[in-house]
Amino acid sequence: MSGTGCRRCRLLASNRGFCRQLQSDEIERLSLNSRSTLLPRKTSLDCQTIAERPIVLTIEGIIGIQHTLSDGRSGISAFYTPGDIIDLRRRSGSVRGNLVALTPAQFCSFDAETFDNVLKQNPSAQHVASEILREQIHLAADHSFDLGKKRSLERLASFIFECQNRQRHTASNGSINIEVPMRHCDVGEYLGLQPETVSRGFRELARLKLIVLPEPSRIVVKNTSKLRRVANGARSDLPG
Amino acid sequence: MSGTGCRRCRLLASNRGFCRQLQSDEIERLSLNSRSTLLPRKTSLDCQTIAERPIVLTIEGIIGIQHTLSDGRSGISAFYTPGDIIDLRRRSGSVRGNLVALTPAQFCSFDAETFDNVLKQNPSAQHVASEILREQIHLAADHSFDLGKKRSLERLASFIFECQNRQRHTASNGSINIEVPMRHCDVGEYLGLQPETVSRGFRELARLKLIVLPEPSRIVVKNTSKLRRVANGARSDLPG
DNA sequence: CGATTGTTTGATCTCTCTCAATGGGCGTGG
DNA sequence: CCACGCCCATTGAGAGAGATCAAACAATCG
Repeated sequence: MSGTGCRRCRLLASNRGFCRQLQSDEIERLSLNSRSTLLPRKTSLDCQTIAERPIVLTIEGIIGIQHTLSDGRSGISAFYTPGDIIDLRRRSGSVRGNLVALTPAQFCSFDAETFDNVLKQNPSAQHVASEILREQIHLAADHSFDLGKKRSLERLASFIFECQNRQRHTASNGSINIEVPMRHCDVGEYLGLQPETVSRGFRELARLKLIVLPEPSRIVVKNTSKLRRVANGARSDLPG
Repeated sequence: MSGTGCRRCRLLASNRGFCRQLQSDEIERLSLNSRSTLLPRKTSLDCQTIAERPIVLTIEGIIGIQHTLSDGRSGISAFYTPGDIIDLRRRSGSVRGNLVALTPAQFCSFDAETFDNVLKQNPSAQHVASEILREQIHLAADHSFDLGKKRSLERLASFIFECQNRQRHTASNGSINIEVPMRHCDVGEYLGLQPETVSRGFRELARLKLIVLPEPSRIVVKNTSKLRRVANGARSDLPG
């Protein structure tokens, strides 16, 4: 389940994002105190790892932050895609919420000191890290608004666009293929909906001919502008 | 409405947070390209300012990010207290959401380049800024969970604790005085509730003897542990 | 191939929204 | 100073969106 270092991250270095900014000696330094972990789906990262190495770099798969109430209700407040940095350090008190793999996920975890030292000496890495974390703030703000003021159909439409923005997706003759990287029940936890409502919502969007659902984990967007109008609060029963 | 520089920030420098990390020459550099603005309640920051100086440092008052749907529904996805840094730069596309003063608010705004340059040369300022922005991510995650899975009473209880954590508050003989820095209608927009529901909820918490409401903008917490249990999802009608 | 987990559909319930109306606080202007 | 208007808080009654409950079915996995 855990490797000895961060060699794997070099895979990512050739792709995009944070690791690309690192010099080989910096990767070496990070590797010394890092750990590469493969987390099976539905398992969460243990507290000890979080305490010792609170900086997580997603390599593969989807990782979510799951919160739980005392009566068992649980929700996913955010999710992370490959290349994302998750900084679990928290000023006051401990982190509320667990890191959970929504799909089988691979990631590197770093201790805060080593990570900060590397950033301090590598401005471009610092810049990319700041950019990634800043983007998370804006995504979280959008998501909070979605949860606060949108109806189920609107939330689902927004979620489809969020998946589009955050993932690889393919387009062909007017249709856009979007990979939904998690189960419907996880979508529900993320959108503050029950899985039944997620199912009914997607089906309703399909009935309106805005999307097609070849399988639960894939969505083909047939009418982007109309779907966007739904996401932005237009009544779907009105023309346009 | 707008001053010529950021001299006012020196007030803050004597207090806490980001400005305290700055050398006087850095303050000078920032001042040259910054602007101090006093925003009356319910007014929002114009797009031009956001485009030119997307980094905002709250000095006084409460600032919120307000989003609006095409049918007029609006919500506040986050709010900021004095000392907070708001970084409105966004990787893809423009910022969704407006900066709105929830109380009369004073702040400084900086252009991105100057701000980044100062941070690049001042690691401790960089560190404080990162810490502030990181905290925003966690606050946003907590808030998303609140909106997604909590009932109105639970949201209000959580909100009271959020106000407690983010503000000055006074305690006396077992009671905690908490200043609610915004109107009930703003609380509603922030919590995804209607103002009527906010009113009913606070009143219900008062009926349960968890809080006392001397006036709309002040809450006295009488039973912290029980209120915390409500915030964490315990049924308020059960004993304990 | 059995067991567990996830998806779907239908029926009912409930919490919150919506609508409507009243009263209070505050600033404005006479 | 008071009158007026505006915004906000509050209360009540009703409606509706989504939760909940239940059951069948599909998918995944050991």
